[in-house]
Amino acid sequence: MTPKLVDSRRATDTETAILEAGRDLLAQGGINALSMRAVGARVGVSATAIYNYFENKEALVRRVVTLGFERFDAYLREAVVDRPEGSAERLRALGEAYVRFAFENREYFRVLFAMHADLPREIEELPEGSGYSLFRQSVVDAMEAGSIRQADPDLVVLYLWTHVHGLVTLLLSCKPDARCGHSGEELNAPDLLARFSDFVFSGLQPQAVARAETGSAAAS
Amino acid sequence: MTPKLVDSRRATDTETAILEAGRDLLAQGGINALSMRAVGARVGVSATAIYNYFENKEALVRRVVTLGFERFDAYLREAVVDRPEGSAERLRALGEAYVRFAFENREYFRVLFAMHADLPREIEELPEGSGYSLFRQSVVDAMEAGSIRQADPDLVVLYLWTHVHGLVTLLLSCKPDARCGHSGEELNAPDLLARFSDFVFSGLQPQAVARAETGSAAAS
DNA sequence: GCTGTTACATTAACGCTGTTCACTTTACAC
DNA sequence: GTGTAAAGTGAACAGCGTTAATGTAACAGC
Repeated sequence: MTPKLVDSRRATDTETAILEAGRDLLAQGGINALSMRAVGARVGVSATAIYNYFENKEALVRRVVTLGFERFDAYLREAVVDRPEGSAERLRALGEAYVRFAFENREYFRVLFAMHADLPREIEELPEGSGYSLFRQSVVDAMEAGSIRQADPDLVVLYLWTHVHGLVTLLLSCKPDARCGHSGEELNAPDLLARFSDFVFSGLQPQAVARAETGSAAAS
Repeated sequence: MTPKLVDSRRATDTETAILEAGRDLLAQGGINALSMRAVGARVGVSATAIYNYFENKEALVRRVVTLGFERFDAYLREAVVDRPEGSAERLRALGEAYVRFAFENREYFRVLFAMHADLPREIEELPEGSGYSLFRQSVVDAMEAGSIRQADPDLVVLYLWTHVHGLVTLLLSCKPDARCGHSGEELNAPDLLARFSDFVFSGLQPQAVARAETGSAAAS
């Protein structure tokens, strides 16, 4: 009755083992460490056996990356649990979670958001899963609550995403320890993100600050 | 008298040819297209001969990347020629030049600012050459001219850099044609950069806009 | 002129990579 | 039992970065 189940079960197990081996190799040694032979060796199978489950290395990596995005989403979800809905704090927490994921899963992150050089095309679109939608909903809530100004939500999401993504990629390509020399002092990613928050929410316009502090606005 | 000159001249020429071949291969096919054998074939020399000039592939790529940053600097320098010193417009033009360089030299850019996966460490620090200093000076000028608010210049440079870098890397990893689906319409990098400029300079704070428009500031 | 040294190049080879091919083994259905 | 399909194997190919051994030419010093 279940022999076919057993069979496919066994195959599924092998596939799962391949994915897990791929994930681990990727996480610890980057894309070059994930070789078909290395994956096969971990699973206890020949490299060619992998081709029974994945068309090629690219397809395998694509699947592994999908798993990575799920882990990424978990970071984002966890970030908002204690932050009030509609608050700018919640947006900040999402940014911090993004940074934390990137630096706690460095090699993984490199591949997830790698410029597509060695990666398939599909997965590099903005992840449409719960991570992105959570981000988007937080922006919509913040607008409704008046925490941030009214604008096209998608545009703002992309704006914030761009910002934190740029910080992370810049720092990751900067130094392995994620620090950047900055006028004598060393700044790490969370510090920088916090400092940038002021710019992000208040902007660079001189009047904005002057008005906020002195109230000397010229009503036009 | 000059035989040694001729000799070293010949060597220099070979080295130059290697660098140019590396640059071209990198520009058109990315890091994987730049193989020692391919470079050697282009130069008309065996792959191993390259090792007389460069310690290994990494060293070669590092030198090629240095050339790339010079090209990059040229983009930035050209961007400011017509823009008045101290203007926010100048900062915007630098951002646009950054984006233009990235998309006109796509593969090159990928490697220049690649997350260091396959790259040597040194070169990935923020480029200290004329490009960065030009950027920094433009920020300082803009502060003195009152175009943007007063703050730590290095922090603002990094902030702006982060922003435009994030946009480019996100879009480059998004789709090969640098477009991103966005609530129905398709946006390209220059468009997005222009739209984000408002956020960058005015911020997301609702009061900033409200005050600027209504002048209903509460002096505290 | 001869010798030693150095720079520059070569070919062969090693171990690694992704992938294909031909083949075997296993498990199931009829 | 036979047939079929899935699952796994090892050999092999072409490419990769790199090393080793070797050859060649041009120079310096005696």
